[in-house]
Amino acid sequence: MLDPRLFRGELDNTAAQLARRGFELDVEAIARLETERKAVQVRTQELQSERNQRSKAIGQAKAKGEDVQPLLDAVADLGDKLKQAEEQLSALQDELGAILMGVPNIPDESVPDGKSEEDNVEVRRWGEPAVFDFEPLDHVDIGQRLGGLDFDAASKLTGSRFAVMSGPLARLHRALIQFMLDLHTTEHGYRETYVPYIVNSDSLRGTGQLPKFEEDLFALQGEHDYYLIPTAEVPVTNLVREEIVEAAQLPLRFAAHTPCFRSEAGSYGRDTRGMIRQHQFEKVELVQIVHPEHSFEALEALTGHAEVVLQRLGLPYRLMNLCAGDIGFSACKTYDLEVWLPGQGKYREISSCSNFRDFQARRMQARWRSPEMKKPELVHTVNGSGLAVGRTLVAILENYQQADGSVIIPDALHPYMAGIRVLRPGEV
RNA sequence: GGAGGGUUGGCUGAGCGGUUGAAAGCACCGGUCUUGAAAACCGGCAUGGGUUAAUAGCCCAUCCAGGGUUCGAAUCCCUGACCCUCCGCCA
Repeated sequence: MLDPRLFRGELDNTAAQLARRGFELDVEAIARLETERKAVQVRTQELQSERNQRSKAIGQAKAKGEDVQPLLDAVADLGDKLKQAEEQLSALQDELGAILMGVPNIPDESVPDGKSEEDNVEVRRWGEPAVFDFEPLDHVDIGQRLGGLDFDAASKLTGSRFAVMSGPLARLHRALIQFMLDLHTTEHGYRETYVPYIVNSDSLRGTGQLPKFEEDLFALQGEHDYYLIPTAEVPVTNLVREEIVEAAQLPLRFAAHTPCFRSEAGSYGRDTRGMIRQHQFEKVELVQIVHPEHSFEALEALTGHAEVVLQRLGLPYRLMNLCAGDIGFSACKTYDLEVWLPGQGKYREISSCSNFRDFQARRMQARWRSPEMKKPELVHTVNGSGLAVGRTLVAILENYQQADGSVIIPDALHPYMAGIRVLRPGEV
């Protein structure tokens, strides 16, 4: 959520900055509602003030044993007027609030102009895509030859966009999770965190998935308004919702492995093959709760932590600075890490690292106590995938494939693979 | 699933329907004292919003949430959420 004060003092400027990301702010409607709100609020508060004074006078008169009937008569019609004003005010505030909750974050200055992913700017590359002396397969075909990757079984169990893994391949998948968590907790200073995979709507509002993106979520049936998490960002970031963190505790750094559940509504026909886009996938998420002045440094650092995973696994990638039209609703700046996939002959997103500034913090009322300031201030939140596990598995299969259909396990995963160094067809 | 108890400021914890936005303690901030620190003493210290040049005043709201009763609600009534205890069930 943006600072509501931007809707008052800097409406046009705010609209201009939002236009950069293709969001059209209804300046006229907001200005009109604001003017009305102001008038109604002042009037409501005047009436409340009058009621308070008169009620106090009645109490004092009663204490002295005076006759209060004349005073009671004098306030007879105040109640109705006040009630009417209060209802009008709350309707206006609801309307403004609904608009405000649907407004995305303002892109940072360092975010390039642009409409779509075509306009994203490459920041750097790491690693050289391997040159194969045979036609590299994609992970579906590799999995087919190896065995242990079964989409048909998953579609029988559930439906499309799920996968069943088994044997050494399933172990490799698990090894990736352990490797990533170990790396971030022992070398990058994150605290391992286990969280619920089901959250309530307040949490989803806090990080920005609700109210606007309900269709992307799996909602649970039943008496509670519960949802499956689309990312660990939701439960982990909401740890500080309605909390005041002491200055000395900042920054907070959390690393969590969770499954993620996404309805993928609106992505019909895209990435239907393989496990690039699934309804259920594992991810190791990095979340930082930071001092407002340090969020951009934190974004750089966190992105670097995600990059280390790719480097240790020897997977070539590039870092993209997303353009204003391509960054997510809550983010003010986002870096995507794109891993090289020989089977597709393209770089594909494997991590997305964003700075949200105070956008999520304001929705969550997540604050910190500054020694200099009397009042608690909003923290900044930063997060990123470190990494998406399923896509990392895909990248390993495709980058480490051999002509005979086997796949070499990168050294960094050896401690987790119980002696398996190579996945071979028939042995998997 | 059954039966009880609870939810008050950063924390602990008082609060008769009427100057209670809220006692007290802790924590924190400032000061006195001290070579310095501690202790002691003095003072300050909730959050959100409106108005405003103002982080000054003034005003409004907020004691889990939402309704209700009342001139007036932290206090009374209803509904819900969450927490705790006991019983039952259960990995």
